Amino acid sequence: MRMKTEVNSNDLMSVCKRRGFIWPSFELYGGVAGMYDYGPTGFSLRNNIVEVWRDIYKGREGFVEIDSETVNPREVFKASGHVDNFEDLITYCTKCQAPFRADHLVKPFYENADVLSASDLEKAFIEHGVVCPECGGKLGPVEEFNLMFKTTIGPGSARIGYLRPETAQGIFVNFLNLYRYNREKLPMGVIQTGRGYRNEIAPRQGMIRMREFNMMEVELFVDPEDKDWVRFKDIENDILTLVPNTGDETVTMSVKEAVDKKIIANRVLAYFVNTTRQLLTRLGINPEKLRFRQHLKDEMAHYAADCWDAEVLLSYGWTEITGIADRGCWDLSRHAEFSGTELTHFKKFDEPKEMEVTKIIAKHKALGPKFKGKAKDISAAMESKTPGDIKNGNLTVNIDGEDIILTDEFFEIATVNEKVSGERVVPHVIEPSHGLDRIFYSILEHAYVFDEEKGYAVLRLKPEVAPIKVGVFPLMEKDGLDVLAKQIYEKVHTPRIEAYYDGAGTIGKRYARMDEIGTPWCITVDYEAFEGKDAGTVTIRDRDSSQQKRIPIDSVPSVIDSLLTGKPFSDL
RNA sequence: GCAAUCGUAAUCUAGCUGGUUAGGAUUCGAGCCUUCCAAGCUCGUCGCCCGGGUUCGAAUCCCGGCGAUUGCACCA
Repeated sequence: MRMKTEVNSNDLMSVCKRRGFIWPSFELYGGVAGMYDYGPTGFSLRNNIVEVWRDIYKGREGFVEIDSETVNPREVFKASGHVDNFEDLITYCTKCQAPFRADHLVKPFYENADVLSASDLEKAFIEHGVVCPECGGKLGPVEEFNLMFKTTIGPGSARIGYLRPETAQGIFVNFLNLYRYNREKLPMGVIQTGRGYRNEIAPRQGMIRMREFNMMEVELFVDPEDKDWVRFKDIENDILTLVPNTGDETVTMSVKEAVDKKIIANRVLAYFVNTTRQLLTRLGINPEKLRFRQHLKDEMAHYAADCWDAEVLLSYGWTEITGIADRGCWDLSRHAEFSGTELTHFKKFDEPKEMEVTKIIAKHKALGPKFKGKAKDISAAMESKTPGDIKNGNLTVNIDGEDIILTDEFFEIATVNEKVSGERVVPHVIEPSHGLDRIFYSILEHAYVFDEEKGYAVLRLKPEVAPIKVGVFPLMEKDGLDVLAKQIYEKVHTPRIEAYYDGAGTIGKRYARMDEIGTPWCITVDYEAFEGKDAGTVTIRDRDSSQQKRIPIDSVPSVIDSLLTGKPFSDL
């Protein structure tokens, strides 16, 4: 069989559009770059991808799933760092129009150029004589550009909101709810699918960089001192293809070896790198076109402590489709700081410990007469301080914005024995974050083959993700063949197994149509179903080999079922 | 956002030195035919990206917008 497996993304997009996988959004009105709608087959494929992901994280790992808002108040992204980190200060050359990151231009003159404001930068251009590096022209005003879509919440413009650039924050801001729900235990895994939004300057490469995109995000909260995973030993000998950030070379080694050699930071991160490999290959990503690349130190996101990208080889080159990051305690610490609420895990000691603690004890007798009504607040504030906070014998507390300086007539330092049953720790977060649209597109590229003998494209989708599982045809739409075929269709078509009845045109055309949308099997009712030695049977055709076998009519649903659960066609 | 190239039906494409009923192929639909891999025949549906300008007349020339591809920049 002559097969062409190289993909031209235009050919693939043609098939996708014609066969209802994806459509450029708002084409009726000229289209909008970086936005796509999913058609019936595409949405079905996408849902199947999500189901496999769910099966692994919710099923095997026992994580819980939530759904949170896409519009978030500004505070959330102020805390997460997105407001500042997503906002670039841009300037354009007044002569050649070339755009530049304003802070990059003054980097040589400042230790920390990225803290400068727009007006600081404009002054800095004049002060240091900075001109356009391209043509020497004068630089224009410095403008803000934020990659987040901005909106307002409620009438007026009182409250600023942003469309979320990632779903993760919805999990972090619900940490306490989730933690209670999880009966205050770690590790705690939470998953969420949903849309994210980034106002890309120049969306390119089709579905690879979209302005509105779908994510499947996993946030795993772990004890910072216990970065292991229960099922690690089950997979420690699985083989990973890695590109560590120490060089450019690709290495293959077992998960265990990668951890032992400290290439991957810890066992839990390594486990989920491997889980990502399992997920992607199960979905139909070609294992030979899959690798995990470690982020370079300077490439790491503002929140990441270590990060590995799953990259697949597409017609566009190696493309990131999933990131597995150790976000450390960044997000929870920041939200704790900005919200003023403690977001910690109470880690119980095996045995309560007797500890000697030196602490500040407020002298209420002295405080009361002097501070009257404020005394209660002051004493509470004092006791939350430690002896280390005493400066020059005085202790300063802040009550309602007012600094109150207290001399040692108001407190004493005492050493007491306390029973401590545990400590509070900020959990670390392991985050496998999947770009659903990119995975979707990668699956299509890796499934696409052009069958030169047949003269049309075939999508060799894994049965588990194929939008339609089985086509049901009468050889001719007459002589009762159609009646029987419709009966069979009614039996196999269920909410879980999508079947497709087609009686029009020639049989070859109907097979071709199913091949093109990746339907793995077709049932055909022919005349032998009614007479001769094969009476009571129909044929089942395999997409990838075009082979056919005869199976009893009554067994059709169970045969499809067993094929779907992995039985090879050749074993029928 | 800049530059270059491009934009004709669901898809692929001819026409684009201004005047065509805008041509073909595939797909799609109806029918005939047909006993397993896009067969054949008949009929049919659907199109010049949008807006302005030049002109007696614009798919065709000019300008702007939108979209696509590529390069630059950007991609936390």
